Amino acid sequence: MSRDPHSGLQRVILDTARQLLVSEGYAQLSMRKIANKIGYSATSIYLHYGNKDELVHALIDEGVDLLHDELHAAHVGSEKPLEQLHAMFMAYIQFGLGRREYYEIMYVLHPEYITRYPAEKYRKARRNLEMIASAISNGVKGGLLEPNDPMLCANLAWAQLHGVVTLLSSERVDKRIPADTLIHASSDHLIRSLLKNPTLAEV
Amino acid sequence: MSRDPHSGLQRVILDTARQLLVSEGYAQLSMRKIANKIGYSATSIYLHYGNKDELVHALIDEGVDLLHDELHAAHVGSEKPLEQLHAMFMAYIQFGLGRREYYEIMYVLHPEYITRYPAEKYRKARRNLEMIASAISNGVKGGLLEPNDPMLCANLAWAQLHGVVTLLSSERVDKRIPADTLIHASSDHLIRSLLKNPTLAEV
DNA sequence: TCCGTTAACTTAACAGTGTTAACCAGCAAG
DNA sequence: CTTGCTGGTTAACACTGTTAAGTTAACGGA
Repeated sequence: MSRDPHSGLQRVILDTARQLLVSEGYAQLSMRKIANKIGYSATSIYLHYGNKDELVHALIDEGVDLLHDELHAAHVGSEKPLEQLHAMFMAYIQFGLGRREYYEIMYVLHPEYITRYPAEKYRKARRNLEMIASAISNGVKGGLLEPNDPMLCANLAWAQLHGVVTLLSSERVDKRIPADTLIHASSDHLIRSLLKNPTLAEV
Repeated sequence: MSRDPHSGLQRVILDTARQLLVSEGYAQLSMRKIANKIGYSATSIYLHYGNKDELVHALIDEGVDLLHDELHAAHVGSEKPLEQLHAMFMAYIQFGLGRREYYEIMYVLHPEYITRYPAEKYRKARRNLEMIASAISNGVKGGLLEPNDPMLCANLAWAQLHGVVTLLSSERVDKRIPADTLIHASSDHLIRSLLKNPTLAEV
């Protein structure tokens, strides 16, 4: 029942769970399948994780770290605030579409299907938003942007990015609109809406 | 197996299914529960709906119509393009947050959990986007807006609205940001980004 | 009137699911 | 030597969607 997967089975369970999650998706992720794959009985998983949700939470931890790394790389990859923002937006969408299964358990799955992700861990997830907010603040200091509330803007941007990711990922967008078009348009549109004077768009 | 629920059980099944969907959510919607509630055996539902997905698709039909009505009301509620857009954005978000269960099966549920919504029915759902696109076109003709591709912009707006709805609905937004603030900011931000000259914001 | 067909519905069952209770082997400590 | 803990097991419960087979009643034609 301990949280960090250090010893023996705990690691093996988590690894095969992730493997199954990536290869077959969350809908196919079952305790018995994990157990079969590692040659144990299903119930022995409960000796290491209280229930399925706890296991999935551990996978969410991994996903949050992964996304954080990508965003951080994009953040430090450029000094210019606008490029920084663009890089981070792209990193987010790329993560959302590239690691769909992670993204699903992190941000799509209804709280009804899965126990609330523990509140204290949200701080880690919130760091990602704070990185975006700080990039916006940088732009404001540099005189390029002018939003009064960077954190609110970061949440707005998040909503836009999340919408793009989920609609594309679930193939609900009309095929006549290419994914790339929508993605780049949303990034441009986000940055333009933050700009002080939208006419000198030098993205 | 006929599509339109006209006679007898078909109507009753659909009605109690909707009732259960609204009162307990999709996760709790099961064939046996529906059957129990109407005093039939679970298998008799299969005489009227091929499987659970077909039943849910019928519920989606209702949801699409409902949303369409709301959007249409907002569309004809005002002549001024900007007010029109604002009203439609608000109507969408209000629907998404007010009729959560409908919204979930319509736009959130992963295609992995539910069979693809029949392609021919998508046209109906697409009309909603076309209404937004037409409102944008109206604004362009009126000289207020200047997007080159209204349909792309409509999809961008959709993504933003969808993001706001799903993040708020799943309670993933930091409580320190009030829902209303985020909602109004996203509508404003959407409209501003479409404006020809963002300084004369007369929303 | 009797036979055959069909429609509407049922029960039993299958193959899954998460989860719990009870049990059992091995091993270290008192 | 016994006690108790660790790590695992099997059996079972209460669910899920779905299918196969069986029942019952009504109706049409000879």
